[in-house]
This record gives sequence, structure tokens and C-alpha cells, in this order.
Amino acid sequence: MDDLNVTSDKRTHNWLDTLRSSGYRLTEPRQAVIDILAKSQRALNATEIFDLAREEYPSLGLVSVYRTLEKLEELELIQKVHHPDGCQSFIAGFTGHQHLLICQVCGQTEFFEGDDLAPLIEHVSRESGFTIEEHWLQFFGLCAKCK
Amino acid sequence: MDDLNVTSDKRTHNWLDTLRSSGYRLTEPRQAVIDILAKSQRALNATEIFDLAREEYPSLGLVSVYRTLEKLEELELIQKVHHPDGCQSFIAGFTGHQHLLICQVCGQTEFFEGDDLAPLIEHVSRESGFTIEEHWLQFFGLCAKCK
DNA sequence: TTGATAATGATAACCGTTTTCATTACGCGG
DNA sequence: CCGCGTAATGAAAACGGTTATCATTATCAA
Repeated sequence: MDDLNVTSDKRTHNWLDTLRSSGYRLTEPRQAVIDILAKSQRALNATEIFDLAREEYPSLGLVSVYRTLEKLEELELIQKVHHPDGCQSFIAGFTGHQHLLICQVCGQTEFFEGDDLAPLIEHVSRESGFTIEEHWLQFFGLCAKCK
Repeated sequence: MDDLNVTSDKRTHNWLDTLRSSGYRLTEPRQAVIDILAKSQRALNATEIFDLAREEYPSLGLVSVYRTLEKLEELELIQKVHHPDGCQSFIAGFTGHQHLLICQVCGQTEFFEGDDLAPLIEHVSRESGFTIEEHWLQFFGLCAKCK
């Protein structure tokens, strides 16, 4: 638990730095949103972030959540998570786009490498005549705790 | 072009049969929506289907488009397509869930097999402790015509 | 052909997101 | 450390896509 907190504190710090060096101000509403996202193990939508962040910073407005999400996504600090029940949730990304493994019960999300995809991409590309430039890969299942 | 039409006519016929045998009535609004989807090579959203179908069947209501999409999806005749710019488009599926290859310029969509995924799933599963039950895979790129 | 009822289209309601705008507070320059 | 320009904020209203309501229509089994 301590490890997680250290990690999320570091992440919060890095995000604030990135915001500053991109010319954005460090405001309390932004920090409130960032605190929540930096330590979440699952994807959250605007309303969920709003509710959680308000516990610490009650004057937060929902609009600021939307605006902060916009900027964090633009800076590639978070990424949108597509899910059968909606596609408006966000999760912290370590290094830009990554592949996700999502627990269908608790929502806990992990990242994984998908290098093994190269041959498949090669094969599909040759077969279809397409030039493949991007790919999305997500796995859904049950995490160790939920099964 | 003739081949495409024959195929889409067959598909239309199959869909209408499936609707009937599931206890749904065969109505003109439904046929109008199905005609459009059965022959489209790219994913369409409700408004696009509405506009296209109205060219042939002008009294069609938008609500019927939504209701028909609901039923076709439930019967697994169409599937939702997730895209960076929205996740409310649908395309005809051949056999339930399949992997998609989408042209970023014209939207033309093809299906491909992803059997090569098995080893990756196995590996991620062992590493993470998850039981993996479902996966999503999509490729984006440029089709032969658009590149 | 008839009748029960599934399905329709028009309208209004709904809800998540965006826009507007007067007010606040961040952070640079002095 | 203070004051000022302006980015950022929160409240409220607007917006747009989807869903619910309801009187009317049309499908299809008997």
C-alpha cells in the first residue's frame, strides 16, 4: 500500500510538472482531479472523478473535471478506456498508448506488452492491402481477487 | 458490384428470417434500416442510417432506427464499432464478434482472424493472474484505395 | 377478413457534455 | 512580498444525441 502511494505521489508530481512546463497553471481543482486519477487502479469517468475529488475538495465544479481531463489527455498522461458499457472513462497511462487488461467485476486494470502482435499485423497487412498504422488491443476477464 | 449486391441481398434475407424466427414482425421501417446496413462496407451511426434509409423510405422515424439497431445487436447480426471519434456506429458482422481493420480515411472495414493471439493471451494470463475471457482487437490504417 | 397487439412516428423528457460569463486566484514582474 | 494581467474557475444555461411516452397504424395468426 505504501508502495502504491509513493508511486502515485510521484506520478502526481510528474503530472503537475508536465502541466507547468506546458504553460498551464497549477490550480487546486486540477490537483484534486489529478490526485484521484493518479492513484486509481481502474478507469473513472467524469462523474466518478467529480464525486471522489469532492470528498477532498468540495468546491470543485464538474466542468473543471471535464476541462482537466481534456488537458491530461492532450498531454497523453491519461488515456480513454473503451468498454462494452461506455467509452468515457480514463485511466493513467505510463507511456502513452498501452494495451489494457480489465477485470469485468471490479474494473481493476493492468497494462501489458503486445509485441507478439507484429507477425499478425504483418500477415493481415499483406492479405488486405492495408497499411496498418495503429492498433487497439484489450483483454477482459477476472482478476486474481475476483475469480 | 453484382457480387456485392447478391451478397447483401442474401444477408438482408437472412436477417429478416432471423427476426421472424425470433418473434419479431417484418415491417417496412425495419427493412429500410436493414437494407442500408446489409450493404454498407463501413460502420454507420443512427443518424447516417436514418438519412440513407429515408432516401428509399421517407416516412421512416429516427426512433425506429434506434429500436431496430437494438434488436439487430441483440441478435448479433450487427456489432458496435469503437473508433477514436465515437463508439456509436454499427457494422454487419458475419459471425458474431470479429476483429476489424478500419481505413482511417474512407472508413471501409474488413474482418480478419486473430488466432495468432492465443499465445499472447496465454502469456498475459500467466503473468497477471487474470482469467482472460474476452478480447478486443482492432487495426487502423489506410486501405488499398486510400493510400 | 378480423382482431389482438407489436411496432410506429411525433413529441417531450432525459442526461451527459459544452458553452457562456462574471468572478476568482495563479504566478510573473517589480 | 505585493499587485496586476489573465488563465482558470463554478454556476447556470444551452446543446445534442438517446430514450420514454402515447395515440395511431399495420402485421400476421386464427
